[in-house]
Amino acid sequence: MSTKTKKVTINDVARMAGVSKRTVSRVINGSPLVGEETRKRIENVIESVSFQPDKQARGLASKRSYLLGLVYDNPDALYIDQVQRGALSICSELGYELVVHPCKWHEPDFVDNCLKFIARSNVDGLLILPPVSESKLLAKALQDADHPYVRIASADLDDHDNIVISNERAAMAEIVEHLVELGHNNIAMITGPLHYYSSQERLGGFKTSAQKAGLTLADNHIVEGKNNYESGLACAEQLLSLPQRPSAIFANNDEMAAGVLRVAHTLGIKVPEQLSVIGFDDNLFASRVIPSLTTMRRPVEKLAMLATQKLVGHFQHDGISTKVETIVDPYLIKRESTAKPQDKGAATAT
Amino acid sequence: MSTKTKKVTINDVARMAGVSKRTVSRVINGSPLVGEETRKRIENVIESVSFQPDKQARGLASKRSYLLGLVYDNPDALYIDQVQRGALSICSELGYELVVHPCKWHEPDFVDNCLKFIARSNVDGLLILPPVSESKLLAKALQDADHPYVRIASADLDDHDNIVISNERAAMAEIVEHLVELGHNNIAMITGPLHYYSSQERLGGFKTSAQKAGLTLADNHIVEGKNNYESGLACAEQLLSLPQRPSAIFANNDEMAAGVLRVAHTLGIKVPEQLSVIGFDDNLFASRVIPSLTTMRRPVEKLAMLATQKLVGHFQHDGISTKVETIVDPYLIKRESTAKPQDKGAATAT
DNA sequence: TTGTATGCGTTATCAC
DNA sequence: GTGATAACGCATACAA
Repeated sequence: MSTKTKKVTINDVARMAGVSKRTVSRVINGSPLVGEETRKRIENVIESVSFQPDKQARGLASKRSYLLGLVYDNPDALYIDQVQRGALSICSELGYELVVHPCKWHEPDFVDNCLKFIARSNVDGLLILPPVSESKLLAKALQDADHPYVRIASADLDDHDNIVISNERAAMAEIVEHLVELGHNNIAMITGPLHYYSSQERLGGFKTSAQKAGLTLADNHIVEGKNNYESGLACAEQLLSLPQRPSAIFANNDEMAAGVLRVAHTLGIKVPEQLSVIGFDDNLFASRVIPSLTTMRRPVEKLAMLATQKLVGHFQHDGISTKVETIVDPYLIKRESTAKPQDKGAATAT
Repeated sequence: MSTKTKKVTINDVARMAGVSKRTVSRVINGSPLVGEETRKRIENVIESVSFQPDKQARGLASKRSYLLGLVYDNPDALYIDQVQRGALSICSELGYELVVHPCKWHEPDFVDNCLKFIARSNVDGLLILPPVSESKLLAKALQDADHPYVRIASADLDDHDNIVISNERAAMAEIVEHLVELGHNNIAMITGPLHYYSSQERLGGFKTSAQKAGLTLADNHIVEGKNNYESGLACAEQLLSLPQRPSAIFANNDEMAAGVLRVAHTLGIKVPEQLSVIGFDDNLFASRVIPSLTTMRRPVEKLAMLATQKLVGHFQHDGISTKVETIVDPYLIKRESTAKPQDKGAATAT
């Protein structure tokens, strides 16, 4: 049996409160031009019949949909849930909904695809996750079309109204510090693809921090990976077959760090006794592998919340704190894969 | 510089085609009551100005939002991306968008929370993922309110119009078969929480298949876990300290299987030589752990696609194939963690 | 401080 | 087959 009750509209509320719907509208939208007593009366009615203004109608009349779009393309998107929850915690507070748009940002019609998404969904603005957030083309297209957006990224590559940044240089400093504290002075790095700003940022941070710590970085201790498991394997093989084998390897993400663990296992190199490994992301499996992985975690949910606030601030100028943070720091999760370096002589039996 | 062009409306199209907007509307909605020639003309205009009917206006007039809601609560939601892509591949074909609603289905106001979500977002229907899909309360509430929904689940617990099922009994048969083929006859199982239908389904399937294969299942070889890593550890410790230690363990999900691997490692039990381990889900880390995990994978994307088709079929009776599959089979991914059982005597050195 | 009138872009009713 | 015209629920110039 259906208990669906006919929707109560602004007219009903107006009638019940004995005012015109214009006044009800004012109350809904928080206009100050309403008598205190009138407002109270109307608010009571709204409360008692649990009236909710219709998003469709509202949007049609005001040119706003109260929908936010989430653009992403991380295939191993473990984050996606955290992002969605973070964004929605702000959204629901402000009366917005989140419409998702997974995409393939390497395909030629990618920008067009996003533009079409905006056109057909009428989203008021876009939240853009890495790595898509690094796309200049998309940003440019959105600016040209005056479409509000905020990107979540690892480098400072936009006006601070349009971006929230994870400070990955600071992250690298923390990583180097951790390794140096443990006594490592022979550190290698598997970078991500260097056409990514995020990869450059981390490499830059790594170099700077290493230098500050008085470490010398051999050129062949820095190799470029592809941010996937397979390339982690390849790079690890390369690094671990070096005559002067590093005592610690930082991999640009956990996927590649898992590759390092695998190769070390195959070669009989013990982690962390003979080799320390650090990843980045704190993926689901980081705490599950053996040994569990020391890694950097970004405050993903917070990033999403900040980005959402910032985005809504673009087109709604009430109830929103004007200034929201732009830069947040990742933090190190210390686990089993890092330790003091030991003599890396013959691999001793189990 | 903004290149935002004024939106072209149905009126523009009507004017350009020299007809009334009612006729254009007919064409848009595929009404048969339009002259062949008129239709062609209108379609051409629509094409040439790339007109897209406005969702808001459409919704306001027709009581439909062209939005679908996605309700889920999987904290380790690796699936969520696959689900969203699967659902959207159908959605975009049909002109729908996907609005996400992560929730906490164990909180008391959960059902109410979902109902409110529907009310404020105006979604036309709900896609419900496991484990939320097992909630009787939600299903009942939706039926009572006449809200279309489709759940994705592991057991046949609803009218086939409202559900898409992953056949997990068949999955268990495949698992048992695999182990038997390898020569195991001493198999243990770590179930999920037995108040889940999915857990019961798998346990039932396991027992049935084992019996068919002529295996005897010791009572103490079946322990109930909580589907998380920690309980995987606990259950594994219990099973592996048994005098008659099993030669193979099936864990209800990969998280718990990872726990088994960890305990085996700690106890010096070699996997797969002395112990075979099978998980369920093919989580991101299943292929990354050492040894990589043999596990069952559900065709998640396909499930999502079927569910979406089914859902849209509830309120749109054209352009949709009426009958879509209801049951799909998971399949076994064989990796390193399963092998022939060997003598489990003294642990031999590496 | 409050109300009137009009419009947003579609669908739906009914007449032609 | 086709076309005026009235909803749909809300916001907003403009009045009062």
